[in-house]
Amino acid sequence: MKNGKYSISDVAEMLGVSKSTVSRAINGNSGVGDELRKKVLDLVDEIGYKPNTIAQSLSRGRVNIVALILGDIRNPFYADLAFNIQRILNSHGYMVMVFNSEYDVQREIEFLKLTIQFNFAGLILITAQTEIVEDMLHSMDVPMVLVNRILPSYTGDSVLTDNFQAGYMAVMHLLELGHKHIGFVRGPGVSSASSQRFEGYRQALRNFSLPFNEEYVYESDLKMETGITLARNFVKDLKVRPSAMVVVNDMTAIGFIDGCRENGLSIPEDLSIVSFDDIEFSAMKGIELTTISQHVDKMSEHAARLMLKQLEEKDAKPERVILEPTLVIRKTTGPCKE
Amino acid sequence: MKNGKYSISDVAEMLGVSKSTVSRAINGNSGVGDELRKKVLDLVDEIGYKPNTIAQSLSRGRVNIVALILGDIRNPFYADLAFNIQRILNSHGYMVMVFNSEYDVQREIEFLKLTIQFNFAGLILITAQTEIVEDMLHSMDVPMVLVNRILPSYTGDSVLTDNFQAGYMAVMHLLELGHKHIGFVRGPGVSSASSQRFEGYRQALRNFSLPFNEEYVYESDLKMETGITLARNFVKDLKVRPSAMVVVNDMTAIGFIDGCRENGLSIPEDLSIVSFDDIEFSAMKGIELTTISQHVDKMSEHAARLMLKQLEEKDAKPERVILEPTLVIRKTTGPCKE
DNA sequence: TTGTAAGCGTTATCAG
DNA sequence: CTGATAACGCTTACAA
Repeated sequence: MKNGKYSISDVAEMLGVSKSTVSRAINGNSGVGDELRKKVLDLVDEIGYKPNTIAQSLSRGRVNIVALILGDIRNPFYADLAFNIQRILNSHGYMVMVFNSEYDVQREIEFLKLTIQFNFAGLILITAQTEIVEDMLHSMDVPMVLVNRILPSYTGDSVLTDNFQAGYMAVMHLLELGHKHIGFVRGPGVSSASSQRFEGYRQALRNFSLPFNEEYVYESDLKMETGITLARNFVKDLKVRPSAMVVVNDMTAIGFIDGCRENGLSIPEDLSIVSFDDIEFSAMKGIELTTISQHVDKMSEHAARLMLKQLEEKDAKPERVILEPTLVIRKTTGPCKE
Repeated sequence: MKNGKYSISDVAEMLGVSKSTVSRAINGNSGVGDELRKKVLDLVDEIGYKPNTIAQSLSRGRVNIVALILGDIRNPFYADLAFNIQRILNSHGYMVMVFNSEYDVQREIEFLKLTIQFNFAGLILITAQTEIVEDMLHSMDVPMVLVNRILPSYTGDSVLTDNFQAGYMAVMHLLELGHKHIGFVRGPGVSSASSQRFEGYRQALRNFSLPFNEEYVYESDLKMETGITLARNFVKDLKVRPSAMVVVNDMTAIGFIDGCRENGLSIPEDLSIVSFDDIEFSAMKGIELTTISQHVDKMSEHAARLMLKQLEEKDAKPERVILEPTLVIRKTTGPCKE
C-alpha cells in the first residue's frame, strides 16, 4: 500500500488469497466461490479499495476514455452536445475527454495523435475537416462517430442533420415572406455542414429563379464576435442591401443582428434573418431568432448510442443517422416590404 | 509492434540498442551519446513512434491529466473558464478532463473518486461544496486549485473574486439610482460565491438602513430556465414588488428578465436588475445586462498558473489570489421612479 | 556511455 | 475453484 492507496496485492495479502482471485471477484468474473467472493467484496468495500484505472488500461490495452473533438466549447451548440454525450457515456462507465480544436486543423491533428498515444476507447468528431484528417482517420483502428460533419470517403457511423434541406428550408421561409434578394453568411470552407446549407440555399434560389449575388455572401468562423464585425461591413460597404440573410449558425446571427442594430438597422423591419442551431439563447426575449433546429438532444443521443454500440459489439454495422431539421419561427424574420 | 503501432522495444530492436537508451534519448535525459541520440531520434521521427502514454503513466505513477470539475459546461461562465484553462495547460503538455457535476454533490464525489483511481496529476475545482467534499479533499494528496469557491478549512491554492464586495457593489449601484427596496436571487446554498454575494448585499442594506424583506429573496440553481420560472412567481405572487433585484449570475438574470418581460414588466423601467459574471452574451443588444465582471480571463490565467506551479515545483507555497470585481453598467438598471 | 533487470498494478493464461 | 506467472510498455536504479 503506497500513498494511502491500496493495491490489489494488498487486498490479496490481507485475505491470504492470490491477486487473480481478487481480480476475478471484483470484476464479477466467474471462477470464484460465492463465499470467497463475498469475503473479497466485503473487504474491498470496507477499506475502500479502488482498482487503479491506469494499470487496468495498460493491461487491457485501452483506456475507458472516449475523446470528443469539437471546435469550441464556448459555442452553446457544441456545449450542449458535449454535455449530453458526456452524461450518457458516463452512465455507461466511460469517461469523456473534450478537446477544443479552435477550428484549427493542426490542433485537430495533434489531438488525433493523442488518441493514438493514449489508446482512447473511442473517438467522436464534431468537426472533421480536410483530407489530411481524413487520411489519419482511415489509418486509425478505433471506434469512431462523426457528428454533424461528413467526410467524403468516410463510411463509418455518423449522425447529422440534413443540412442541404435546412438551407433550402431557410430560403423557402423567406420566399414565403416575399423576399427576393437573399444573402448568406457561410461558415468556414472546411465545414461540410456549412457547405451543404449553402448548397441548399443555392438550389432554392435556382428553383425559384431568385437572383444570386456574390456580394451578398460572407464568411464567418462561427463566433459571435465575428458576426458583429461582419454586420458592420455589411451595413457600410453595401450600397444596395438584400432584404434577408441566411446565417450559418445562431452565434454568428446573434452577433450579426447586434452589429446591424448598432448601425441603425431594424430587425426584422429592415432585414430578415434566419439562422441554424436553435440554441437555448435563441428563444430569449430581445433575441428571438427565427432559426432552424438541429435537434441537439436527438443528435447527442444518437452519437452516444452509436459510440456505445461500437464499444460493446465487436462487429456492429455502421449506421448513418440523418435528422430532419425543423424551422422555428420567431421574430427575426418578417414580410418583405418593397 | 502491435496494432500498427510501434513500441519502445521495436525501436530498440531496429537500432540494436536497449530500451533504456531509447527511453533516455526521447525523454531528453542525459546518459546517451550525441551520435546515438540523433540516430534514435531520427528513426523515431521517421517511423512516427509515439510513446504509449498509459504505460508512461503507470511507470511514473501519475497521468498527465488535470481534472477540472465544474457545475455545468453549458453555462458560458464555466465554459470560458474551462476553455482558457485547457488552452494554457495543453500548451504545457497537460491534458484537461472536464467533468460536469451538474451541481450535484454525489456526482462530484464520484469524480473525486475517479481522480484517485486515475491518479490524475492535478485537480481544479470550480464547484467545491459541503463538508463531505472537504473531508475527501483533505485526504487527497494531489495538486489542487479551488476556483471561485472557498471551503472554510482549505488552505491550498485558490483564486476567487471578492464576492462580498461584489454583492456590496451591486447594492451601491442601485442605491445611487435611488432604489430602496431591493430583492435578491441567490444561488444554491452550498455555493460560497453565492453566499458571500448575499452577505455583501445584506451588509450594504444594513449600512444604509435599507429594508430587508425575506419575501424578496429567491433561490436559483444558476440556470437560465430557472430564472424564467422564478420571474413568473415573482410577478404573480408578490402584491408589492421591490424596484430592483440583484441576481446571482448572468444566466439566471437573462432568464429572469425574459420571464418578467413575458409577464408585462419592463426592464429597467419597472424593475432594475444587476447580476454577476459578465458573460459574452450580456453585452448583446436586447440583453445588455448591468453586471459585475469576474474577469474570467484573469481568473483562468491564475488558476492555470497555480496549477502549473504545483505541478512543476515540489513544495511551492500556497497562494490565495483575490480578484477585484468590476461594475459594468449597461441597460438593465435605471433610476428608481417613486 | 550503454545495457540489464526490476517494478508500476492489472488482467489473462495455464496449471493444479 | 484457486494460484502462479507472464504479459502490457515504459522508466529507472544499478551494473558493466
